[in-house]
Amino acid sequence: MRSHINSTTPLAHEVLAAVLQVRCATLRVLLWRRALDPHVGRWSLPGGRLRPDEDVEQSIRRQLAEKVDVKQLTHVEQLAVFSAPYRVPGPRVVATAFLGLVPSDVDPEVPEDTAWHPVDDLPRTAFDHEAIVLRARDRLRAKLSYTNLGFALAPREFTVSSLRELYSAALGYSVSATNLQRVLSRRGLLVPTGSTAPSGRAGGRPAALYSFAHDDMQVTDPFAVFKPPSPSRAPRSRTRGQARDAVT
Amino acid sequence: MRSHINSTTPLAHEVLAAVLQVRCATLRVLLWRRALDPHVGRWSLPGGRLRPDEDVEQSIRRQLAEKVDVKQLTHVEQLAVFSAPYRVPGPRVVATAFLGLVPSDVDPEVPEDTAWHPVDDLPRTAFDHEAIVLRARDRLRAKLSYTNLGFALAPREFTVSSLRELYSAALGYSVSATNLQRVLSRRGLLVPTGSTAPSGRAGGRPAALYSFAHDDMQVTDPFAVFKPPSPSRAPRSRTRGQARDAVT
DNA sequence: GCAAAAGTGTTTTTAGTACACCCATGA
DNA sequence: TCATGGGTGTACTAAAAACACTTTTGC
Repeated sequence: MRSHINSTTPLAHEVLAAVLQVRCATLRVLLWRRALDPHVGRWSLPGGRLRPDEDVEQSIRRQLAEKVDVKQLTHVEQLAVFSAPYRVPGPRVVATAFLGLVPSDVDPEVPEDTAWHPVDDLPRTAFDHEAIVLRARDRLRAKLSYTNLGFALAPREFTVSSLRELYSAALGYSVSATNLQRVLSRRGLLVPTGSTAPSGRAGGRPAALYSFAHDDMQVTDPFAVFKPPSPSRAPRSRTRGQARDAVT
Repeated sequence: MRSHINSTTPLAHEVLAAVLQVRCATLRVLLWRRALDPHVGRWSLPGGRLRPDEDVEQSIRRQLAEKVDVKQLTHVEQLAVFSAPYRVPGPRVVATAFLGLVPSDVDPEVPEDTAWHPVDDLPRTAFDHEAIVLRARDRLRAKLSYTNLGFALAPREFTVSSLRELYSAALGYSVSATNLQRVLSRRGLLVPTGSTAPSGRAGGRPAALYSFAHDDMQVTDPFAVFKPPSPSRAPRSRTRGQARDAVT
């Protein structure tokens, strides 16, 4: 009997989210400019106190919806607990950090004192929030490779070349449209919608529109190096793709 | 200003660890048999309250060392926060769960009321501890594929066939010694010690002893599907390649 | 010499990369 | 008809799975 005792040192628990979106061909994170004392003027992640009746995921979703009008979150996942005793001034607060993703075509209405900052060029951040942002960025980058997580960054319908821009921005280096299409198609992630986008000002063949086959995260590349004997020729079973979270 | 306020609902924070080890060719987890009331007789994970002066990782290491004499932990990593409001009876307790690994050749002295249970055949567990164990198991299985995490399960020196048994037990299906050796060697993880193990009762060629090249976890298979252009190849062809600089 | 276990060589399969070439459109 | 993207065909390469074969021991 340890896990239910409640006694000595009560402590606060907060939830924080690094909400990422690709805007202006750059992977960005939503940050608040702090107006009050500890670390005034620095930038911090949205979030807040965990309430008694909610778990951490409900909490971060509520707080994002309430305070930031980010209702179009297409993906939310836990990153890690940040618990250094003096990570914030004053009484101790343990934080559960989340990664949140928003498709590139929405422009959520956010309060005055917030802004989208490039994750690779952060302003002065408060507390340990920079570490959280970088963790979120790294997690996203890893998962873009072996899951279908692109769906969470892309509009519902898109062209391969616009998807290429999203992936390039998110990953931080340019990706070939040809191979992107090939890989995602082979994995069965891209569904042609049948329609096409108008060709640009300078002409050019109109691009076909696609959408993602699923809108929840799935591991698409189980990449199991030591995999069970292959059932001769059967297609890869999805069942044993284990999530590679925490690539730390 | 959100992250430093301390007010209304103080709540307790505990740390829990699923400590895994391969014993008797089976992946097992160390569990306590509860002697006291909530969930008496059920099996639960070692751990306990987070103290004011330590972060969660220090805390779980301290508690494992103190209570369970598991000092030979070769790897510890965070799994996730478990925070359902009523996950334990009584006042609310949020838990940070860890994965811990112990090499197969040590037999830590553990208290009377603990035992190593197969992760694939758990007894009746307390609270949400089963979910934590399964999460730990899945994380280990995933990481065995794309990291050098095998080092944490194996003795300092080992033969390939004993390593094969460890991997097979941990993964839950049998792994070929041939290919295991090949893959780990190619990745530069296996270092021959030069010596050999005595051959068994029935004869047979004596097995060479190996050790792992590193004793901290490293990602060995970056598996980046969309990777930056490989440096080994010729620079971009002039004609069609401009697309590449679009995103800088 | 023979069985047993270890280890290597060689082939096949799979997945991704590189790059040339063809296609559809606007001016 | 031609410049401008979009899309496909095909060869190349890397990595791992499968399996045959050789090596080294005890009896």
